[in-house]
Amino acid sequence: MLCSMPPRSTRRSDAARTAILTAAVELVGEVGYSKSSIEAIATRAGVGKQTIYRWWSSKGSVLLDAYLNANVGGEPEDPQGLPNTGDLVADMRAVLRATVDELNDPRFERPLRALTVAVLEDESLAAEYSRRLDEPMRQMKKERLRAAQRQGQLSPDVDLDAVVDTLFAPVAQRWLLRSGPLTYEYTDHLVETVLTGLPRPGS
Amino acid sequence: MLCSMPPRSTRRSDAARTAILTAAVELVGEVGYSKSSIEAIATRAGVGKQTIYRWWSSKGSVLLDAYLNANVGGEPEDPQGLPNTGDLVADMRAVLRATVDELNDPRFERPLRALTVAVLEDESLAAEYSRRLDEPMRQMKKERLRAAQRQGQLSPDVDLDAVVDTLFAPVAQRWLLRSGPLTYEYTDHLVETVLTGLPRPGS
Amino acid sequence: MLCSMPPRSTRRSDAARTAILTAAVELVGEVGYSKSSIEAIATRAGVGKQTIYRWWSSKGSVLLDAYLNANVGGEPEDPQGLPNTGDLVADMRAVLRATVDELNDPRFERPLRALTVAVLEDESLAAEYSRRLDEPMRQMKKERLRAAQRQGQLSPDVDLDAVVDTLFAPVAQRWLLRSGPLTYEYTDHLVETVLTGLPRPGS
Amino acid sequence: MLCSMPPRSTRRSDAARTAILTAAVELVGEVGYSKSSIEAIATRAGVGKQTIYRWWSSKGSVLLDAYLNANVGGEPEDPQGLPNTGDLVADMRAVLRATVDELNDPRFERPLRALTVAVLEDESLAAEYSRRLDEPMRQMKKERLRAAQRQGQLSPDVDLDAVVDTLFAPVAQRWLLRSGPLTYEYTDHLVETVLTGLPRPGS
DNA sequence: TTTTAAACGAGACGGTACGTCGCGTCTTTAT
DNA sequence: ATAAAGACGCGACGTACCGTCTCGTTTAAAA
Repeated sequence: MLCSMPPRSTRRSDAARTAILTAAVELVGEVGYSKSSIEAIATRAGVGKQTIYRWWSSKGSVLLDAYLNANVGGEPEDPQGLPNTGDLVADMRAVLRATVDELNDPRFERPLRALTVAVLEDESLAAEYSRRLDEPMRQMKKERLRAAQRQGQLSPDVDLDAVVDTLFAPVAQRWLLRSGPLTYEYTDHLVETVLTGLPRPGS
Repeated sequence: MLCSMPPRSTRRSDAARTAILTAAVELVGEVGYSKSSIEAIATRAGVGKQTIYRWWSSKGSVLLDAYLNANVGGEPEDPQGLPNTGDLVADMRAVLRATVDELNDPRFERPLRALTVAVLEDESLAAEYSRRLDEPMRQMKKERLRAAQRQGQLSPDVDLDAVVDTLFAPVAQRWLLRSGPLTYEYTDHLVETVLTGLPRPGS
Repeated sequence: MLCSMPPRSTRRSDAARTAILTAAVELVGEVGYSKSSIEAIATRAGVGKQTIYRWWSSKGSVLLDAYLNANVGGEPEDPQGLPNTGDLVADMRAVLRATVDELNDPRFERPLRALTVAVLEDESLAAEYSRRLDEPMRQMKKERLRAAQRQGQLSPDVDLDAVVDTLFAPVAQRWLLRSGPLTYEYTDHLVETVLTGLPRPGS
Repeated sequence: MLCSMPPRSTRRSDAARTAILTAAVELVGEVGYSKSSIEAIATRAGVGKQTIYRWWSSKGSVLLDAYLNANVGGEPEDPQGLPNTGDLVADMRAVLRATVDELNDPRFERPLRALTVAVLEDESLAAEYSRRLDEPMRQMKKERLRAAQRQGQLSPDVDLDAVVDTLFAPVAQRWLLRSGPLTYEYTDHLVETVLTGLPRPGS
């Protein structure tokens, strides 16, 4: 249902589809995930409830589509990939700074948090999320690291997935659990710690 | 709630309190967070709904207390602190392995995931969670790292918070979003990547 | 509700309507007014609570409709009007005897008492009750008295409303407050006292 | 418990008793019967709930005591009995006028209506009500009629209970069901109709 | 073109759970 | 010893949404 579906089963109203996705992001941005009922989305979209149930299996599904729809043509970062100025550390610093900018912007924060809540509660939505949002982003990040390897800025032996995780998961975690402020200071520090390596005495 | 307040407003039933917390963990373990209604918790605890509403402000609050109550005397790891055999890498490997063991055990996983969902949706619960669960754990971890610094296994200049984050956030993130399997292989790799540092060619 | 309004707002389920009214009379007949919760009516009717709240404003409203519905085509007495054998005294005696029969029959007594309680507590329900139950009955009674006037059995000057009140209110009052047994003896006596007039010595 | 109780069982706080009865009348006068909870009465009286439950069996019982307490030393009319100027018709007219004055005065109306609702729903309270309120009043009325009989204004054969009923029940009924305005006109008319007798043509 | 089948808006329906109020009982604290 | 205070298990309140199910009414394809 969510997947591609180019040969549309029957005549589907694109106006309704758009209205629903827009209403969903807006509503979630205003009142949060759990207070955004399907009824409320339908009402705000000027749509019958059935039209939602016809095309999506859950509120989470709507939210996933809505989030993707809102960031069309370019997932958070640039669609063409991460910046590559030749300086890996500087580039990653910039990317992480851009990430915290987004996560600190309520217009992005609220829907993304809502989507994350939905994902946590629904295993199959999690798979969908992984495939359509997480994986593409991870590929972009790994691509940038691979370039750095080619440029000799990173050992070819390093596990790229591990590097991506150690760079981005701390930010995601701090954002999700609000365990601390999301600042450039924090991310810069993180980049340094991870990419510079942990110095041992006498090394 | 747990903290101080010895002159309780009036006599509170400890039987009811315990029954509620127990029922909450059990129920959440059986049917998940969103299907664990307060009504169901009350019924299973043999308690009136009002008794829950009287002492907790939300399902999330109950869950937090319930989780802490279930792990009394010893938060996930040892209460006395993280193991210290003198070998930092080996010890952290063990700790992370223990962590994935827990996260793979439904008896811990379900309630913790439920609690996390609640925390994501409720800012003030997040603060409570940080203070009572996250921070104490972080202190234990930093304590172990500080010992390593004293033993000369870790540079005294390193930012301990950043190290803790890079070690544990990736695991938490992978668990929460189910973006991959939680294996010893993954965590061992992580420890190595983080604690060994990222080697650069020619270094 | 019964009256007019043929272009119903949207499609209303007549099955639900009937089930609710039936359940209401039954329940009230079994456990009395105050113990007949809306919840219980809904359950017995196999209906959601909201379906009751959607169409009625209070338990009393339901009861009024239910009472009218239960006595369709013939309010307590004959639908065509009160009997007219040509003998006013005999006819009124019969009517009052029929009334006490009903009031002594739990199947009628319980719902009617419930309805009356509701009416006492709710001014606007009282108006509805007056209009739809009390007034029609009063008209029938006055019609019979008017016939008696035409037949020369009753002075044309007499206030028919006052006569109706003096004949029926004592019975209603005795029934409501249970201030005495409702017997033929009592009502016969009443008819005689009222219709024969109060003889004074030497008249 | 309800009955007179002059030999008080134990040391009972008269302050509490008075506070409760006062609070009950006031509350019922302000918000009506069904919204006057026992909790609210207790709170307003500055009394523990248990103190109410200890001495009364139901809200209705409290209300009955409260009503009697409020009208101490003189039930509605004069304690010494109904007025007797020697003119029965004039006196009954005056008594009925006084009655409608009371029933039109919210300070009396509200508590009395509340009490009546309670009586309708509770058979044993009805008995209590009859014995302590209704009967004494009826005796006074019959006493006045008996005096009229002695004075030759009323046939000695007439059934005094029936006369009392036909005079007062219509007013009570009209008040309870709000089936019409309670005016002097109405009661004067009633007195005339009942006491003058129903004239027939040619008598 | 006309037909016709679907998707659509609207919203009623049987339900579940919400968070609150009040019931009548029971226990604790402070006179 | 009695009263205030109020927690307790319980049941009902009236509301919000759930997901399903008709209803007419568009509306755009196939006939």
